[in-house]
Amino acid sequence: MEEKQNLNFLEEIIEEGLREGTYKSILTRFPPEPNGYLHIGHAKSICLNFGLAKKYGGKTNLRFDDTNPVKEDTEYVDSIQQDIRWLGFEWAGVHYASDYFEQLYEWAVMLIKKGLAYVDDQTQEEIRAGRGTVTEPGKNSPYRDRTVEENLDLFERMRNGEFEDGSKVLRAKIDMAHPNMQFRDPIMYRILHAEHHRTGNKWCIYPMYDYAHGQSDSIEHITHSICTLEFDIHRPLYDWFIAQLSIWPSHQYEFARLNINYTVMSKRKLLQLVKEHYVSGWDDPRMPTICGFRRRGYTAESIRNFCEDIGVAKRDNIIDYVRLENSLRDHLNQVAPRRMAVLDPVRVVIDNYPEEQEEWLDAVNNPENPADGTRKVPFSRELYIEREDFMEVAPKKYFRLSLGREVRLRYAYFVTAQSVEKDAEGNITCIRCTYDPATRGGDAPDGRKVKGTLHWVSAKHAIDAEVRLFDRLFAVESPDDVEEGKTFLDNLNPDSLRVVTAKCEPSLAEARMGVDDKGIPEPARYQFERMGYFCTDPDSTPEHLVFNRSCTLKDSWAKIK
RNA sequence: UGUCCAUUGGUGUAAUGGUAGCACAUCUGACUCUGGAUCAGCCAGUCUAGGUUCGAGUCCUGGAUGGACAACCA
Repeated sequence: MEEKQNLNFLEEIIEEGLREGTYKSILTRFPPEPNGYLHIGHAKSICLNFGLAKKYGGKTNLRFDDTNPVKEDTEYVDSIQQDIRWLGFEWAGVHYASDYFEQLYEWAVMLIKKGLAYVDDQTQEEIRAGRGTVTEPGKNSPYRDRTVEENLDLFERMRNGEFEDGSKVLRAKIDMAHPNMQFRDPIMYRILHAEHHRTGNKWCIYPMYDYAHGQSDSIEHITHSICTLEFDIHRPLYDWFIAQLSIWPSHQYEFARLNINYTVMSKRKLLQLVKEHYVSGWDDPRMPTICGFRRRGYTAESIRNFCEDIGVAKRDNIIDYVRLENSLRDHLNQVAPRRMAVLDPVRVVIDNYPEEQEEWLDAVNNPENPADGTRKVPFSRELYIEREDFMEVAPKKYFRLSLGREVRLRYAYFVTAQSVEKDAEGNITCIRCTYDPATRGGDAPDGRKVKGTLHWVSAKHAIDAEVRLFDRLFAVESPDDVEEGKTFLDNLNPDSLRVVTAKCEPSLAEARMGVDDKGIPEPARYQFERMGYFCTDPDSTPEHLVFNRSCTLKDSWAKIK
C-alpha cells in the first residue's frame, strides 16, 4: 500500500525529467546578488533549491550573481554564506558570475560575428525612448546596422577602456517591435569603470543579468534554474541566448516569492531601514532577515519547517505572520527549558510565612521532555508576581489572583490574596497574602482545585535582566500599500521595541550565548513560563543579562479580555 | 490597452477527466500545576458565461479580477 504523495509543480517537473531520462540527476543553484543580507524570502528559495536537490539525490551550487560592481560588496558574500550554513545547507561548489566574464566576453564576440549583437552609441534616454512602450513598438537604433567588423572593433575597445561610462553598450539584435519588451534589443554589456569586489579593475564592461545568468547556469550544467515569478517574462530571452550560442541547455522555472503580512521584503527597503537607523542593523531582531531571525531566537529548524509548511506554487501569496511564530513555538516547545521570570513585577508578601525561612523547591525543566530533569527554585516570604496576574476585583473569567481568591504559585504553594497596599497615585505596591503550608509543591492534600497557576520569583533571590520585548516592525498588514505622499516608513510600528527590567529566578544567571557546530553564535533559549520564548542577546554579559523575546505564548486569556 | 503568468474555504496548499482533501487561523468541548502543550469536534471553497464529455476544479472558447514586463538593477 503505497502512500499517495502530493508533489508540488517543481517536483512534478523533476520527476518527469528523471523518468524520461532528460537528465540522470539534478543540479540546482542559489544565485544571490551580494548586495544585501538574505531575508526570509531567500530562505524559501534556499530551502527549495537545496531541498529539491537533496530529495532527488542531486546537488546545489552557490553562485554569486556579481555583475554589478557598484552595488556589491564582500561584506555581503560573507554574510550570505554564513546564513545559508546556519540554515543547515551546504553547497556543492561556490561560484561567481564574475568567474565567467572571459567566457561571456568570447560568446558576445561570437554573437557579434553571427550578426546578432551590435554596439549602440545612443544615450540612455535615446535607448529608452527607442524601446517604445508596452503597447507601441520601438524603433531601430541608427547604429543597429553597423558591420560586424566595426562592432568587433568597437566592442574590443569598450573592453580596453577607450570609452566613458554610458557612452556605448552592446545590444542583442533581435526585434524592436517584439510584443515581449525583453526582446527589444536587450542590452548585454554596459561600460562601468568601477572596481569589482573580486575582479578589481580588470574589467570596465560588465554583462547584464539577462546575458549572464542563463549562460552561467549553462556553464555549470544547472538542470533547474529556479527563480521567482517576475523572471517569467525573461525566460524566452534566457532560452534565446542559450539557443544562439548552442550551449548546454539549462532551463528556468518560476515560483511565487514569499510575502508575509506586517513586513516588507524588498532588499532596497530593508537597506533603507538599516541606513536610516529605523533599526539597529541588518540583524536587528525585528528585521525579516535571516540574521535578524537568528538574533531574535528563531531556530534554523523552525525556519526550514516554515518553508516546508507554506508550500510552493505559482500564484501570488501572503502568508500570515503567525505561521512563522507557530513554527518557532512548535520547535521551542519541545526543546526550550522552562524558567520563571517576572517582566512587570509587583511585590507579594506572604504574611503567615516565617520571616527568615527559605525553601528550595523542585521545578520541572521541560514538561514536554522529562529527561531534562528538574532544578531547584528558592521560595521565601517576599516574592514578585506579574502585575497583570492580580486584580482587586476580578471578572468571572479571570482565573488569576484577586482579593479573597486562592491560586497556585507554580511548584510552590496555594496562596490567597488578603489585602493590597497602594502609593499616593493609587498604584498597587504590595499584595499581602496568606499561604497554605499543606500545599507545598503545588498540590492540595484535600484534593481542592484552583483555577489559576502563576509564575513568581523570590524577591531576595531574584536577579535582574534587561528584556527586550519585540513586536511586529510594522503596524499594518500591508506596509507597502500607502496613500499618496506616504511611504512604507509611515507604517512603522512605534511600539515595536519595549525594554523592561525583569526579575528572574537565580538559575538564569548562567544564561550564556554559545556557538553552533559551524561556529556561528547561538543563543541560549528558554521559555519564561506563561510569558513566551526568550533568548540571550549578543549584548548579554554575565554582569548584565540581556534577553530577547522571540515570541509570546498563545494567550487565550488575551482573547477573552 | 500589447505580451506573459495566475485564480480552489479567512490564509496557504492538494486533487494529473471519476467521492473537492490537508494544514494554519477562527469557534466548541475535553484535559492540564503554564489561560501553554495535547486531544476531539464545528464552520467554511472550485472567479464567471458558454462548450466538449457518461462525467469538468481539471480540457476548449470568451469575459472578469490580480500580478509581471517599457533599469546601462538582479
